[in-house]
Amino acid sequence: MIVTKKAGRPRKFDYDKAMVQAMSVFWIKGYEGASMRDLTAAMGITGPSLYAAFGDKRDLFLKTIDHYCSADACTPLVVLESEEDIETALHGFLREVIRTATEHESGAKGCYIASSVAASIGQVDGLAERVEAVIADTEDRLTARFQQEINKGNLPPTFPARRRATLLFDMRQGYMFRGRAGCSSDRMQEDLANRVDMLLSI
Amino acid sequence: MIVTKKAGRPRKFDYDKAMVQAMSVFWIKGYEGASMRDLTAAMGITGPSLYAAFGDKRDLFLKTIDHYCSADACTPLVVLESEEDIETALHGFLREVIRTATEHESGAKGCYIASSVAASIGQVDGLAERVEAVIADTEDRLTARFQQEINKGNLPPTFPARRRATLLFDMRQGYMFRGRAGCSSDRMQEDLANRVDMLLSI
DNA sequence: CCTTATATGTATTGATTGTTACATAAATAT
DNA sequence: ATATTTATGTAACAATCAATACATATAAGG
Repeated sequence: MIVTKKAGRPRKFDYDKAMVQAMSVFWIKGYEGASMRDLTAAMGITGPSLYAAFGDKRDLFLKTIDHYCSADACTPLVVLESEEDIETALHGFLREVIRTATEHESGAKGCYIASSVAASIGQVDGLAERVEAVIADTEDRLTARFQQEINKGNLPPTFPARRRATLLFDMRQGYMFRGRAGCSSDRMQEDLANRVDMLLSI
Repeated sequence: MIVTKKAGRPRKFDYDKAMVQAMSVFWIKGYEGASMRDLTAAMGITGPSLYAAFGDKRDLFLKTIDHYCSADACTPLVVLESEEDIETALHGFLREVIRTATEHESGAKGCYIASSVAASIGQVDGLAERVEAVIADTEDRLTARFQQEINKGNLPPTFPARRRATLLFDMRQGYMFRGRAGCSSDRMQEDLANRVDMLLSI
């Protein structure tokens, strides 16, 4: 990768770090609840710097959504896909979901998309499409993992992979919602093994 | 019930109807996204009338939440509890969930609590407690219905009633989330029978 | 009739909203 | 060295925010 130095005064802040800080503010306060002053304070920059680097409030919001989808929301999926044994994989997926829902840095709880972004779907153009897309993408990856296991003969074809994927996705959303409401990680982990049993016994 | 007429000038608007209109605004725009002008316009009253009848913006918001929990969110539960055959009951419950998620009057989509209220949990005092309470109450009622069926011997004791209830609750949340994102009623109804099978076959 | 109590409409409050001029600072390009 | 380009900090913008003062209107109680 070639780093072509640009002309002009270099920016004093880290672009990605600032954007993650902005995401935390949106996550906790929502789009309308997050003021530009909240954002600049958390990002450690001034208003004009924010506008120059990220565009207006909506542009910044959309950037944080894309970041979440390709980073935070992805870690449970990576576990599911990288773990060979399906039971271990499902266990790891849900464990990671609960972790994300309860102990995200910055104190944000639940799923950024489901709890914060979804609230502004009617207000900000382009949100509904993104949310629907991330749902579809996630379900596709879940389906692929189940299909892979069915092909290997490790899962009964009682229910097609797509159905199992939808079920697992809903479990994810359930945990995320509970996490947003303040439900503790310990309490949610109580029935974790049982959920895995459900997914494998149908 | 004794209607004791109060002294003073009678109000010209319907209290409950105005509150439902306010709920629709909060539902679509979120708490911070809904301005007092949005609210008064939808409710058909002036600012001072709103404050006199409902208190400030937060008070009104909390009232709409209580209303939703005891009305809209309740209709699927009523179907589940009133229908005798468990398969028919589950089918009716989920059908009602999908209907609520997609075709609520006023154009609001999804679950008011999960999509709109949950976004403001960190901002408005008393929200987390209410959300956690309505989750617990709902799961209790779902559990009771499954337990009743287990007691009658119509369901295998493979999984305790509480587990099935949690699963059904998550399915509800999944449908609600998809509805918020714009997923159509028809598309969600495609796998409805399959979900019922899942709940009964585990 | 007069008092009391509650609701309404107008008009406005100070505070906060998102956004931007403007001048200055710090880098590369010629 | 000078020009060009980009970022920064201060300060301010019009617009909108939630909330209220005030005078008026309409009911019941005495």
